[in-house]
Amino acid sequence: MTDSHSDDQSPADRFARAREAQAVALLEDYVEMIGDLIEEFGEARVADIAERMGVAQPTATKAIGRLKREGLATSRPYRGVFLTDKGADLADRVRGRHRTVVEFLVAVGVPHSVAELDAEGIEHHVSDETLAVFERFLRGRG
Amino acid sequence: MTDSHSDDQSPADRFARAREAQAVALLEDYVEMIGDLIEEFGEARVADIAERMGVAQPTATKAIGRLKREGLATSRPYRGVFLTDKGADLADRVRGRHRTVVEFLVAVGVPHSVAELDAEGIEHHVSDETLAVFERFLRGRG
DNA sequence: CAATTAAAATAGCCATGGCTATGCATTTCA
DNA sequence: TGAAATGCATAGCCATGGCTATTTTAATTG
Repeated sequence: MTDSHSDDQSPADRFARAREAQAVALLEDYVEMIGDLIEEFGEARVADIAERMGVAQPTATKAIGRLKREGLATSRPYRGVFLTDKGADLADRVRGRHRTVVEFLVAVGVPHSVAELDAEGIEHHVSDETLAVFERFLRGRG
Repeated sequence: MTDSHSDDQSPADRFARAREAQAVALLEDYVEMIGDLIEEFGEARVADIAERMGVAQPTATKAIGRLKREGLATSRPYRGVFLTDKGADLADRVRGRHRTVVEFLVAVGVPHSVAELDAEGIEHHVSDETLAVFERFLRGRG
């Protein structure tokens, strides 16, 4: 057999994959942020989510609607937004990935504030395989 | 003065930046691809662009319309799509960045085919500053 | 407990980026 | 050179992800 990583993809396949990653990126960001807010304040209100995401309140409401459709969150008006088990799992994974990407960038010499900025976009396109490489790199230098 | 990289950004700012990066990502991909096709075949036809991008032909036509609006490309029906100077410059920068990201990922241990996949999304979110770090890293182990 | 305030939802707009189906124009070639 | 085939454009649909303006509903408080 050939090397398991040598299976080349057409450009079209690669673009399709990047489009797909982009489609889930926003939901991941919301889920992570809701997790953060709950951790910090014990609750995640729509207005706070909107403010942190840098969008208008109805935009956040719409996004939360999508989260609910995807089974990632629930909400009760005037009581905040909550993550389902599935949503909480996703939030954990996203947060871990975010942290790894930032730490990795810092480890190779990117200033921390720049690493935070870049990671916001990068993290959604890093495969599990690449993430594992980043982690190995970080462990390898203690 | 304080360190030039310590100016912290709010989450909202970071997300806004990532959204902006995403907005230009698609145009960058098209411009790069058109440059590739012209280099390979001497011309970039709408149908070929669509096929390589993995989208339907009218989707490519629409995107090319945006490129024209942005002053990045011109086209003559049945004669193909051409890059303006501005478009060619952008294509060069995008191609260079793509190459650097792939090479960097490979250098830290990511299998090449995975690096290609991940780079497709990552490249649009790598700042000039981070790119410079990647290049330094590559030179440092030349 | 009613009035006010604040929070969220709704309505309705826009651009982007997909799609299919269809129409038109150009090239090609019999 | 005219018919067929090809290439591209157009029309029109859908979902997403923004926005503002407005309405509804809940919480707070005089």
